[in-house]
Amino acid sequence: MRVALVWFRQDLRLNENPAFIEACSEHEFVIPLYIYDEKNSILGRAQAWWLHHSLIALSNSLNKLGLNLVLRKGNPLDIILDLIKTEVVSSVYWNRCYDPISISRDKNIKATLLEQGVDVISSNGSLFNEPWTIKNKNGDFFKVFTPYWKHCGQFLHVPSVISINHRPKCLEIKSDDLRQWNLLPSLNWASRFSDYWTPGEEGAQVKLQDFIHYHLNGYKKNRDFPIKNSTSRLSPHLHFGEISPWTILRAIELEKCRPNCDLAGAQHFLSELGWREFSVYLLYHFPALLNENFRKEFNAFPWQNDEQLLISWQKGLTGYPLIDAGMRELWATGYMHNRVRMIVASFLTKGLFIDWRLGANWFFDTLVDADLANNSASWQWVAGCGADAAPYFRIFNPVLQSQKFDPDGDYIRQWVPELAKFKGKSIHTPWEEVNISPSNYPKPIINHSEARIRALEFYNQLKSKDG
DNA sequence: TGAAATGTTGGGGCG
DNA sequence: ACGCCCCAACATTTC
Repeated sequence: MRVALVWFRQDLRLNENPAFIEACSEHEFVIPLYIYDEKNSILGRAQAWWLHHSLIALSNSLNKLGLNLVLRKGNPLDIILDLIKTEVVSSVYWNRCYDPISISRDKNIKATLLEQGVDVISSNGSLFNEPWTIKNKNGDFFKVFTPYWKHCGQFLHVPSVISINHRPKCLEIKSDDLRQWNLLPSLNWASRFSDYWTPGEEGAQVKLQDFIHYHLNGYKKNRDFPIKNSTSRLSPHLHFGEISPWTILRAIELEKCRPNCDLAGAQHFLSELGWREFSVYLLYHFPALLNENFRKEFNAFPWQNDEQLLISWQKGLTGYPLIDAGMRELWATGYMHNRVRMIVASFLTKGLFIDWRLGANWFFDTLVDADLANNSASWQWVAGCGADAAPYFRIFNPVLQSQKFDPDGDYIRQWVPELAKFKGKSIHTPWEEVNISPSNYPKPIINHSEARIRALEFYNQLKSKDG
């Protein structure tokens, strides 16, 4: 029982990583492994950029402990079986993943390893409550967020920090060269991402401390204003497991003990972690969430899926300043502010009548925080077909939202340089300005108020069909 | 984690 | 002074 294998997946950290820490405490030798399953992995281009840098960060952290990260490309089961044979591994550790593809993969691997007499120890490394532990009074899964989160609250306590008690020993094992995996996008698109992001554990800690010191106070109000950058931006770090939700919870609870802490802000921020878990929870209990409407009556929805309109949306050339600012922020940084995500998603589904799945695909490809569960659940939420969703008739008006949440137009001006000469309030409706010609900036590709009426008509049809 | 339509109220102008 | 109208301003309803 001397050699343990730690299979890193969506837990690219050493701190508060139960699989890694337990393996270190129980075994003399530890092999840290990351597998790139090119054929079966679902990886957006922005995420691939992140993964590349996160693996470098993880590898550096392991080196400081005297360990080498082993990189392998291919089928996980084959790779693990090969290592077990050549390195005489007695136990395999990992932290659980919760999407349907990973679940079936892991089940199969676990069964095969157990047959071969190898111990498999899986842990919870990313959720306050694992999906199967939370049920409502009927024994069914929650479909509404508020009661779900309220129910989770009773189990939400801060555990003590876990850490390794001795340095494990390293085995010399051949590893792929990360550069050969070609994770970095070929066009120079993602080269600017590093201006905004530092993948890896240290980057995550900086984001957390920065958020707590500068943005937790007033979070509830400020979080809706994209120019204020008041959101935590921890989402990509959480997606890759570079920070444990327990670490975040502990830091917030500590902050709550300080005088003058904005308790409402803290509670609201924690509820955002709740939404993250709720998405994972929904996907676990309804695996079809990735492709199918949660609410079946939406299956009859007459999406139009106009290719040109979709491209205009993707490129940020819709003629609606706030929409375009958001889509360009996404392209430039691999991220979009949450408020703006809701608005562009509402615009795509209810304004352009394009299927939420096409929007979800684009987000999945271009967001550094793209997460199967969160992406699908959130798109369905906006489109109205999801669990506890915004009603279909709740349609965002891109101009009103712009006036409300970017009143001075600073966010728009930051991402849409063509509109720089529009001073003051005129920036929300550039097409109404006769005296200024917006160089190269398009006129609105749709009339929003007409689109709204059309959307509501279809909504009424849905309702009557439903009975 | 909407927006628009519709309803209600109350102050001020004015005959 | 009074009633009437107008119309913000706010509240409620509807999609």
